[in-house]
Amino acid sequence: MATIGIKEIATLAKVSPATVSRVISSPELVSKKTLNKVKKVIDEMGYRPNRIGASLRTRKSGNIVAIIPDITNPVNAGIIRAIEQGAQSAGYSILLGDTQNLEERERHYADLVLAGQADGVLLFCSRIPFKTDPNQPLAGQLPPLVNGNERIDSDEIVQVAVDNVAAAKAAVEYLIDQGHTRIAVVTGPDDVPSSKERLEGYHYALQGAGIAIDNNLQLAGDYTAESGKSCAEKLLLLRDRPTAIFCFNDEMAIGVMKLLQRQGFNVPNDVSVMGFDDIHYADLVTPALTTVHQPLHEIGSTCIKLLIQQLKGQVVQPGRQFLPFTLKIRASTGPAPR
Amino acid sequence: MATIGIKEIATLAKVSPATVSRVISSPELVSKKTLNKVKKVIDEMGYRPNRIGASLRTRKSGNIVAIIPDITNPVNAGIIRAIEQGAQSAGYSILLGDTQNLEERERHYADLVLAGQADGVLLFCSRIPFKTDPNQPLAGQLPPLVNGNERIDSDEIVQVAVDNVAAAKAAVEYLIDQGHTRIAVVTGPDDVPSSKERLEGYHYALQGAGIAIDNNLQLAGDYTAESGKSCAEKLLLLRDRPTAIFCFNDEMAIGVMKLLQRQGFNVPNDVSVMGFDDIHYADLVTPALTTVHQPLHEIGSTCIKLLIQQLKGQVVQPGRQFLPFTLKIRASTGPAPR
DNA sequence: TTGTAGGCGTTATCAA
DNA sequence: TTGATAACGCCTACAA
Repeated sequence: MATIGIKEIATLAKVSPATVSRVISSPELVSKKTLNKVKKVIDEMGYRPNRIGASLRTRKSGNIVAIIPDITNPVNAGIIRAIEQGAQSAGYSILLGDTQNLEERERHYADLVLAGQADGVLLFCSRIPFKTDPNQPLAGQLPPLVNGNERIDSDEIVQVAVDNVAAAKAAVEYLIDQGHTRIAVVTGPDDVPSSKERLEGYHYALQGAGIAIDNNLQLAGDYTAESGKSCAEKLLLLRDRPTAIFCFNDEMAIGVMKLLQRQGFNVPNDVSVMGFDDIHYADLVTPALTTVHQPLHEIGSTCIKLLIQQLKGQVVQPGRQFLPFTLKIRASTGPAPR
Repeated sequence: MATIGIKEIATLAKVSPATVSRVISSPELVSKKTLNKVKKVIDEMGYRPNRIGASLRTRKSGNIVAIIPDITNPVNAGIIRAIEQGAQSAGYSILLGDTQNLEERERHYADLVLAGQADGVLLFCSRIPFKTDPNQPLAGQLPPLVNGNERIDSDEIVQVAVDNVAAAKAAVEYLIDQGHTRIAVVTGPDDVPSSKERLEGYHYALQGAGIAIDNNLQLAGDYTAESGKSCAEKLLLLRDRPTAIFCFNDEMAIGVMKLLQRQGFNVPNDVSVMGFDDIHYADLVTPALTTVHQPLHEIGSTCIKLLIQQLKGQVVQPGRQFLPFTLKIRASTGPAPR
């Protein structure tokens, strides 16, 4: 197909290329009459403006790169779906940067911005994948960027998430209300900021109730169901078993339940299990999982909204923005056995 | 930041812009000495070539658009992850086109190719989102394109999937082997080609075993757990209940199990339940779901491989390419009750 | 092996 | 309201 461009359209419509360009990008500057004339030719020829040409000139790609540890995680998938919607309706496209949690790949995708292939970054991990000078303020060294769902230790960055401390605290307080005092946690990996925050919340709740912290009841998993199972095994080996287990994601909670059931324990009569995230399958598992609901759609749409505001040149207040969590009480928790 | 380009580097390295360009894109054409000299300057300046400029010139964006009905579906997420890996290691980026099954959005994302923003399309739905002249052969009217996991009725298109007919047939034959004769199916929506194929497989298996087809045992769901539940309800209302239920995806199978259990039925002692897909949670549900395993990673990597071959100008044989499925026998199926 | 020069398709500036 | 013209950043004949 002989490439057809703005010039050909201009010739056919007997106007200048500039006018055709205006018809495409700022039709309000063109008279009704020429507008229609040009539009007709565009239609007849099935002409599509070449975005690359425009990008080169405007220095705007119209793309946003989303850097995500794992698209296979339902939490991330839910967020991404919302992002994609927000982006599309603002005329942006999403470049998918699934990084498998590898720093190298995070940088690779961040580089797309430096190469002009993307105008901004949505970040869902806890590292900043750009070279920065620590002596300078961060602002000015970074492209438009929003961090979602995971904490970065800087108040110069726009961040959107649930208040993990408060959420975990609320979850544990609920268990305490149910009469539990031996409450175990299965955390995420030690170096994950959001996991640290949830652990804090757990501690606050225990302290608030005057329950001593028992390090034997704190186990680190890696957010997989398998790790949930092995942590549950360790907990069952304890002389004084917990009556409730709070897992820092649903996946591990499901693993914990699986193992408990396999060993003949009844959830929740013998042991209560609580998750975090409220993924779709939390409600489909048996017993249905009590968990902390994260507003995935809202997280995603807020992230993309704040990024687009930046891309439009609006000033966005940096710092963390908390979205409301809710406790989803289902069937996997109950009163402590006596 | 004053935009730094190939010219600035050239000046600093005391070579011509052409040489800098060669250093970037075809270093084998440059002498070792100048190569190092230029590379050093590039490094020192932290220069990143602008991809848009190159794209305009080469008419290649380096992007591939993946058109997917729903990224939230674990099947799609698994495929996409493999695609992303294959794309990245070949130097391509993935533009995410989550369409919510809307034809309008499919076209929107397909348009990215026409706008030069993407070089090829990965399609995971059953519509061709391009205007084509039905009187002409398809080939030549379409950009580089691979269809995955869903059937398009044309042998001019490169397609990658599991053999749905054979897979469904194998699944039902397994149930027949277990002594079941009243085997119900919960299909996908009527207009989904892969669902039709699975239904065919079901019919073949029954015919092969001399079991009459009973239309009361064929219910259409919409691939949600909810629809699985309501189909299960209808099946329980039947005078002659099925002893096995084959669902065309795991999600519905999980819904079916949930409802059966709620009504006091034991799975698999009273009713066997079989799924399709083998999503991650199939193994985490209770009882663990027997299902047809789809090789998601292989589907994704094959799709991207075939597309990249096309993009490199290699000729790819059109037509369907089948990837091997396997039966994953777990705990939700058993012998027919007597 | 390197340099010169033109152009990819669009938009922005300026003048008409 | 429209048109002429010069970029945007890079690549690639072609010439040296």
